[in-house]
Amino acid sequence: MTRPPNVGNRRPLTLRDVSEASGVSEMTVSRVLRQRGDVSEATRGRVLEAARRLGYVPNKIAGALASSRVNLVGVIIPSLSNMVFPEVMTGISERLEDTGLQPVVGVTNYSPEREEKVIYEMLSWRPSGLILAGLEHTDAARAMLDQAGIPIVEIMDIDGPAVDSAVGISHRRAGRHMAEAIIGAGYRRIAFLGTQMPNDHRARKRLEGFEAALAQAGLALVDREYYSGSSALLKGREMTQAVLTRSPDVDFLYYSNDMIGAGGLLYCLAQNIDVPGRVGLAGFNGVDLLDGLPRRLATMDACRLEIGRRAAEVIAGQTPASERIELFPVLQRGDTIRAETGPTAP
Amino acid sequence: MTRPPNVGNRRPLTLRDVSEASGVSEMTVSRVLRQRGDVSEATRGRVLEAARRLGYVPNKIAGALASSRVNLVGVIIPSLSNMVFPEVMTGISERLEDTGLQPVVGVTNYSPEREEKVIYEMLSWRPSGLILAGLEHTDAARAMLDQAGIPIVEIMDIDGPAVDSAVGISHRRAGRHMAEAIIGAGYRRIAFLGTQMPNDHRARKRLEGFEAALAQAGLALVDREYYSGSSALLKGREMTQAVLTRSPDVDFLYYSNDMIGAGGLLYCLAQNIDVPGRVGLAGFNGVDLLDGLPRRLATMDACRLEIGRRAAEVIAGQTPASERIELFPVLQRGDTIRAETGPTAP
DNA sequence: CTGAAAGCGCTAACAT
DNA sequence: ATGTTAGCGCTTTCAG
Repeated sequence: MTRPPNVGNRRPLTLRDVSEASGVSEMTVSRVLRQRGDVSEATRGRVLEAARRLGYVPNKIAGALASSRVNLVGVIIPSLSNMVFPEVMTGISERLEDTGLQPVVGVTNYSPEREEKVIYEMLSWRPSGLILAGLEHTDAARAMLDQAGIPIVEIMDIDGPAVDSAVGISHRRAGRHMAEAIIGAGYRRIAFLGTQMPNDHRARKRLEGFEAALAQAGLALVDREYYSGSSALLKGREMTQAVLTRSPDVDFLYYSNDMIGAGGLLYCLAQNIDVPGRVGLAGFNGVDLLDGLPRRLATMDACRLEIGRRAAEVIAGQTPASERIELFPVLQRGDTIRAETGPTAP
Repeated sequence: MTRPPNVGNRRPLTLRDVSEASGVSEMTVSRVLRQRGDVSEATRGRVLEAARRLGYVPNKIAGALASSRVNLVGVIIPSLSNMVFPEVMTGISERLEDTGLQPVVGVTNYSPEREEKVIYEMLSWRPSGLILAGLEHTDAARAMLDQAGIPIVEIMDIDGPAVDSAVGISHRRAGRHMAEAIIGAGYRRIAFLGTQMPNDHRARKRLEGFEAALAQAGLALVDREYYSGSSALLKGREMTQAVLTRSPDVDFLYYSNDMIGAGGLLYCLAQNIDVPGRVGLAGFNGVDLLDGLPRRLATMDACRLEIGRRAAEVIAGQTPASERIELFPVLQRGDTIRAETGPTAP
């Protein structure tokens, strides 16, 4: 109802207030609070006591301006509701923990324009480094990154030129490997089910690699189904039903992510469809969720945790910058691809 | 390998650089860039051209210090890998979109000490407001919040005193309602399955409300099972198996969240256990995921999106501050609670 | 409509 | 071990 006592014209406390309350110069107070330089135990005690009693919280705005040092690392990702980026964040936070650096997240919703804006906003705070998902950016964004004068790490993907450093996997190769495993298991009539996201370049590259491998084996996708919107598990069910109805002869369903793949798996099990005999399934990401399913979906780990860690190490200077760091996802066959047949397919 | 051209001793551009490049005073450049005050079209054009050509990005550190205005809103939450907070974030971002305010996320991992630290860090950037999950904080944290002089909104929970504003639901009441529905449906031997998290106060309050309602009906929980760690879906399966094995006469499983509830549901279906006849199930949160399950788990929507929106509105000043805003979750019976029996139970 | 001066709260670099 | 001085890059305020 009425404004509480804490919101009003009470001036925020400054170093000067602590200085006066403790009878020590601002400079010494600053030293104590930053644990820099030598200060006698006596004064240190008086200063800390005064600061705590007053409830002083340093003003990092002023500190950053004076020292041209900002302990912030910008992290720009497409989405949080994705199950993949939270894990990347975990890796980043983990490695930044002891460096004094703090991650600050920005979300682009897979929009290049929005990404450009977020980059601009981030850079205007003069962070110590920037981590961003993907290699594709607007020209203006790339120009800003070039100018920034701080370490830039592009993560998740390494299929393409990087502005500075890159840490990720080759999604083209990931798609190719999955296709080879599928073909090797004897599947021939393969359908793709994925997101309708023109700006999800990683999913696009996986599909490109996948189709390239199919072509090499003289095959082509026999059907495709796209979705947009959320509730991926449900979409997975619906799409799977649609594909299996429309193309009853399909023998493999390749999903662009594990969530829709899990939905498809649940659908097949409910319909008593023989998996992996009658139809095989595979997703991508290696999410935790799959562990709880009645059967384990074939997938590939996207190395999310490791990507976050390595990116953070580059920013923290524990790893040389301006390198391309490639990680290699492991194919987990799960229970939804049947055993490898011999080199000669049926 | 070698440091790229962008990382080195190239001095970041300042207003002065733009001023010199455009032949206009710094002050006028500042006016143009902030779209404040009247500037002739001619000079405006020259300034913008110069700024763009140089690739100037304003320094918000300096701007914020000079104006004592920071367009940041701190958002402090326990976890991102939770499926609930990303949606709260969405609600916040959505409402902040047109206000010029930007959310900055901090994660506490359900640790009060970590929360205290994150609050301190956040406040040291002098944000325009703070949104934080829960009403429980350390004394030091509460003192800082009291002192901050900015709007504070505690979200998710309203069962307790707030520092300033609060937006959320009553978890006690949510637990009570679920218990009443379960008892009303004739279930009597009820078990609880939840997380081992002493600092998840919302889950605790739900259970308190739940048990209170049981007690009122002369009942008590017949079994409990706790887990910690991730992979909630798998844990849900395992815990459910454990409980049903240990207490074969249990007729209802109340889960502290939907993820483990979904795991339990999948387990029951796989075991051909009659749901909701032999055993009923219920979770909490109303997550999207449930839509894709073979059967709909009973749950309660936690109003996550709406909580985010309303909290943002308070910070943006579109809603009076220092109010307690209670939202009311809807009980969704799904397919895992059998139909209500009459007022007289069997 | 444009400019000059002062200073935001802190820290680097020197004193002492 | 402690204090002094001069900014950091911008915006506020006041003059033209």
